[in-house]
Amino acid sequence: MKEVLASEIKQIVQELFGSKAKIVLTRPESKFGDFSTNVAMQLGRAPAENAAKIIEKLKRLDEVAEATIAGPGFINITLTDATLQSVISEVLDKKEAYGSNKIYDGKTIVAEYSDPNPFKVLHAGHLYTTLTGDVIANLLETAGANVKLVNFGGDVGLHVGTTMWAIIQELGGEHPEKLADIKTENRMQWVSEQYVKGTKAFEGNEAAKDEIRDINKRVYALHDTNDHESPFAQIYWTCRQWSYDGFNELYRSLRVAPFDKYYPESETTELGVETVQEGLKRGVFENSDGAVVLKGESAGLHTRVFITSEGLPTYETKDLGLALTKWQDYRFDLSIMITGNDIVEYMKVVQLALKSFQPEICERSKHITHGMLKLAGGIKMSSRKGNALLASDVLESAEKASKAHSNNDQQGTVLAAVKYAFLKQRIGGDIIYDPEESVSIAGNSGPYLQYAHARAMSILLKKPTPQVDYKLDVSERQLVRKISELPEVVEAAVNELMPHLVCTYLYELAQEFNSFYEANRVIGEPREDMRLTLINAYVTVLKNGLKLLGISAPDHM
RNA sequence: GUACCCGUAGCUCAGCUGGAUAGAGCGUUGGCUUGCGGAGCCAAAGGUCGUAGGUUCGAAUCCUGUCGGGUACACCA
Repeated sequence: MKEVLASEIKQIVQELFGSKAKIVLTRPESKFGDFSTNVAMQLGRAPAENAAKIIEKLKRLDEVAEATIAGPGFINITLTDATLQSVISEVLDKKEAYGSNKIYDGKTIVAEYSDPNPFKVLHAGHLYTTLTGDVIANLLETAGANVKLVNFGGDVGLHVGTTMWAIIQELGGEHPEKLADIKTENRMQWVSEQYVKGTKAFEGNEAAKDEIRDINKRVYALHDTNDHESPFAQIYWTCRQWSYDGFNELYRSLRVAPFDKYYPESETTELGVETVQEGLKRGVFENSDGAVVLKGESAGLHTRVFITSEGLPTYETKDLGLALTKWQDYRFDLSIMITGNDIVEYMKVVQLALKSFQPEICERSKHITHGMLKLAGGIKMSSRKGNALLASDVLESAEKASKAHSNNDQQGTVLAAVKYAFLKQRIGGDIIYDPEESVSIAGNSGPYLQYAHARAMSILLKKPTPQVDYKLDVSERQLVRKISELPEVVEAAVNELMPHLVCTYLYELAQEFNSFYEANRVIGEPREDMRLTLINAYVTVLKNGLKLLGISAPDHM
């Protein structure tokens, strides 16, 4: 609808003024009309005269009911009811009213997010990126892409040495058989606790520090020799698997799409190291104090270590290996990585290194970064587990808050609350998460949208829904106008990879419906058939929108 | 110190390809139920868009300075 109108205006402007000005159509307040454009003001002097000429032609278009000039030279356009109304049947026929603009049709896109580390706790940030990544993947699929979901995590590195050290302490030596004593449901938790214990020892105890460093080397060595037999290796592989089991369990409970592939760091290290060594010969990297570094200063960046003076690869090298591995595996058109914004500068250095080997990867990469997740009111964190906010802290706080408003699908409501609370905010800044607000049915929340859906469904479930085509009345028109915005909203969300645009829209849509609902009866009214059709379209759009966000749309609550 | 990000209503946030009277939720105050789910709706009060300049017919939006907050800057990830 929008595109058609835009191209028609473009043609008019070209005929009248010979200008190839880009036509930007916006949605003004409803009192001004359905669309608004400022082209007349872009055409130089006398915007009013320009506008008048354009309006004259605009009025002759079939879709346009009214066109007026307003303010400093805006052209406000009101569509005919017939045109506007066509979205109802479009929505109902397609059942997937996401618009037809498949900008990624046939493209392969690799989306990397979540990225939890085995042998470590899941932080609130992991929760955030998991949920956001899932929605971004949905958006890309909507736009026609073949999306591959991948997950990167550190199964080697100092944190692993730290946890392994504490595990061995806990087991009283390298006794893998003792792991059997730990109950299945406690495994993930237990490993996380060992990490915290090890970290404390590393920070406060020189002897432990040396032992941890030594164990760290043994973990790398175990991969080099493909050791699955030694007691040490058995402990390692068992606990690593426990971590992955725990991650998958979390993803299941969050009802997000499963990952296509895990890339453990141990599997990207070799290629990373080879690449760094080749780069060292070519002068991309240099030796400095026994370490291999990339000096980024000439590019406005900073120096980072790729191989330590102990000869161990750092995260930088593994990330380099990861990028190359993803490229080998998928030959993607686009690679998206979602991480915290504390590593933007770091990532630039890795990209700088990458540029010397596979520049096309850099050209096709997009790094999306988000802020920190905090609990509103500075609610205390699980200090015994370290000083970071954990994924479980967030989920537990939401569950606790939701108990005040219990209903049928408690878990579904909690998920809706958390997901929506995260997603409604533009990606990038810090997020202050307020559990109470998120589960509240009042206000801009996931449960509000679910309720808005259930409420409308309760009407539809009482009557069979015909599909009719009456003339719209004033309040019906308001609702149809909002429904008609869906394709352009989804398009914008896809183009900019901003899920919050969908949230904002759905909230406005639900408000529009609730407002309509309050003022108009449906069942038993002369306009019953028309209104049932309209509500059916509304419910379809709301449900599809929520699905895009990974949020369920229950018929009852 | 250098670089990047962020400063919009009491609080949490939209708005940022420059455009009409800067919007929403929460909170506050006041209304609406012989009604399809009132877990709703309607309304009011509340803002020098951190600040000072610049560009422009027009700036919350672009540019520069400045203040405040956050993050990153060599062997952690």
